[in-house]
Amino acid sequence: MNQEAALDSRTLADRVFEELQDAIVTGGIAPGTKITEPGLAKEYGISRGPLREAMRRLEGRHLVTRIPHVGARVVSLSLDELLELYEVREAMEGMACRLAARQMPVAGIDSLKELLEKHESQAELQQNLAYYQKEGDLDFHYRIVLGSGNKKLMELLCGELYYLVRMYRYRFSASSGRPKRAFQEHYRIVDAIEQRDEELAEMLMRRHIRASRDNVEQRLREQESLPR
Amino acid sequence: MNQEAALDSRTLADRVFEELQDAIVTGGIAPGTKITEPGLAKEYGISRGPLREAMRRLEGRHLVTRIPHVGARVVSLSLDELLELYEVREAMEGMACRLAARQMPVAGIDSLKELLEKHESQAELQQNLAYYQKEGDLDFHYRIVLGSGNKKLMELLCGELYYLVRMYRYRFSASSGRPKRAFQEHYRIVDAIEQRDEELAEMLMRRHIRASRDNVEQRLREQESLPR
DNA sequence: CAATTCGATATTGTCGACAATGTTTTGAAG
DNA sequence: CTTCAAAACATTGTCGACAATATCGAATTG
Repeated sequence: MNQEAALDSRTLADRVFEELQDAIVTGGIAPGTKITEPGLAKEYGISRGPLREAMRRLEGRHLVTRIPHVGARVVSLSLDELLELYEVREAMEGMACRLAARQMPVAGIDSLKELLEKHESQAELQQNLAYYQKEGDLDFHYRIVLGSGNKKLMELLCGELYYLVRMYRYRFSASSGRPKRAFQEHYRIVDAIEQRDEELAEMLMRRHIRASRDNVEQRLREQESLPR
Repeated sequence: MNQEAALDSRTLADRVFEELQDAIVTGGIAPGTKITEPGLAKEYGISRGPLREAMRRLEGRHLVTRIPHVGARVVSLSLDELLELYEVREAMEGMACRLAARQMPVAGIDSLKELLEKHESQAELQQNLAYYQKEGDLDFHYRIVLGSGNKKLMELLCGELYYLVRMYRYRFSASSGRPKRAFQEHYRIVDAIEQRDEELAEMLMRRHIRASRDNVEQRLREQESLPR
């Protein structure tokens, strides 16, 4: 199916792993889809060996669930599980924000402020807030986690949870029907970090994520009761 | 080398995965060890295929690190990384404790109290606090995470982080040179949960883990400067 | 004698084939 | 027509072989 990008130092399994991950996250493969080894192997033009390894890695990232001797399906979060994800994010990103306030280098804080300004100006001229905000918001959170200096936190948030977050941002493009307020919250968070106020920084980040969670819950609950 | 437990519905790869994980966690394979596929395959009496899959899953759990075309090593945490782990635990278990206070079933709380009493009586008669407390403490934390009702939290804490925690409890049996105080803290936490005081429950759990962290840091820093 | 290059060796990466297990279809009986 | 059983099919699990790459050692050269 795809042919380009043939010469690559990485392993076949590595590349297929990333391609599959991307396909799952961006919706190319719908949640709940049953995926079979011969099928994918033929589609990606490789043997079953590397493909199996890629699938095991996906399994490790909880993007596919596997039942021995039966098969594997792309993960599909229920609304409740999605909300659980927000609770985990609240806890971990709250801590990340506290640590960022404690020790994030000034250069990083400045670049964060620049990012926010860029977001705001872009948001003003182009009205397409919804899609833009998607990656913009994630960028913001990404940088703060980075600024925490805690590698384990980065590993878990950026390496595992954010893929799920992005996956469901693509699926129902909810999560940002409140761009204006989200911007304000971002600003206040950066302020707290700049003033090295750990307590406040953590609290604001937690509120920010909780608000986002509540927003998602409200939207999806009504979307859940209407189609009847 | 081992031969028993031959008939098992699980897959070869599944079993080797668990055996390897156990060997790594309990110290049977020392941190930093380079592990090779032919070596392990011969040791466990299986082919390289299933073994590779087991290793990929270990890689997913961050128990081994792999470099393409070079090889894999058992993970080895530095002191700083170990302390980072405590920060992650503080965040996530704090949230777990809050959720447990919000919605843990009364039956679960009662059984928690029983567990504490059992711990205390055992601790009083047998003086071997160190080893005992190891698993006892983990049991306690395990149950609270379970009581949070958040599956993602359980997945991350029980399915990934706790293996690392156990690993380093085996290695240097630090982490509990303060059994008496730890017991008290456990009791207060359960009290807060029973009274459905979310705020207090989270705060006490976070303090508890931070105290444990500080204890480890102090012990290991002196152990780090002496061997000179 | 040190440094470098080249070759030998070992390990990882990939593949196709076969065995074991689940699933589906087909057909016969009630 | 429904239900159950057996056989045909598809998929997963396991294996050994071969190719590609990296590591180690030895020989050669400055």
